Amino acid sequence: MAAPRQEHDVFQAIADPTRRKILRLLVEKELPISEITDQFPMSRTAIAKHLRVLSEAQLVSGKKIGREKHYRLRPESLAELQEWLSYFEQFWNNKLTMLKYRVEHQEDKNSIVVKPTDLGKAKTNKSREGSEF
Amino acid sequence: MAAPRQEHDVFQAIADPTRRKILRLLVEKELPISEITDQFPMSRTAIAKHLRVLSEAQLVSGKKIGREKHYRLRPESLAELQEWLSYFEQFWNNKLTMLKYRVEHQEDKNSIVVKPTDLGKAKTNKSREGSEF
DNA sequence: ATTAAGTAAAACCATTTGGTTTCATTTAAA
DNA sequence: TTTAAATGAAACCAAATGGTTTTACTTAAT
Repeated sequence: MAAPRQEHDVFQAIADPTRRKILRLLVEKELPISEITDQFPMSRTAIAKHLRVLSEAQLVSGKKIGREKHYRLRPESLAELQEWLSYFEQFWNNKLTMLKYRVEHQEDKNSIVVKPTDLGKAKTNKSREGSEF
Repeated sequence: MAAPRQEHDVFQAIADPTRRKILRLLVEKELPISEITDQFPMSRTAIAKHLRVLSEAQLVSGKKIGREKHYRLRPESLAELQEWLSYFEQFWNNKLTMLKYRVEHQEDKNSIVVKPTDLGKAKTNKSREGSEF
């Protein structure tokens, strides 16, 4: 890994399977490095470096809590990926197909039921509230 | 680059900016290696290797036409990426926010206007026609 | 006040990656 | 039928990547 001297982008950051798994772990809750390390067959130092790459890509952020450093998921940066992908969807499936996919997969707890009225509202609401999209 | 002996996944394939640009080029139309190379400041051989990586990730396919080899975009493999991303969206923006984003960005020629009726239909239609999602 | 836990940082290493140059092969064109 | 265009493939190279071990620094706990 060494010192990632140049700025890491999101694409680079998610290219590594270990880092993707780390992101998955952090979805659940904040975790200190040691606990993250427990989930992998490599050294704590290696994980720390992966966390650094993720951090530089703004996919996670860490704060010190006592003598531990807790890392937290920062999924907002995935917007870049989403945006990149959406470009290809234009020429691939049409948006409606994507919408269908989304809606069909809304069986999880955090999902929101999308009603026609909501969509209509969204369609005219140009302001994207919240950070960056 | 060397010989990519182990199977390349999509995440790896799109990690490189040159490869992402190649994909963008191929959105427009099929292109022979030489024409692709014209768009970059590197050798034809380098581009050929990038195409090999993309090919192994099933993001492009090539067919010989005369003495040229034409490459074509295979966006279906991006589904894997989309699926991975959608997992995080559950905990990030809710689906509605994503829908809003989509709909707000439908000012291109190929887009489909999503009407509330369409969404309603999609929501109950479980069959995902066409290749793979 | 010591000791142990948790991390940070540096030095090191093998493999992969992204590029090059060179040479061979296939196919279109003069 | 030569010749030139387009590609394929191999050998090579520097830098990046993913890992390790070692040493040092903070902070909690005894």
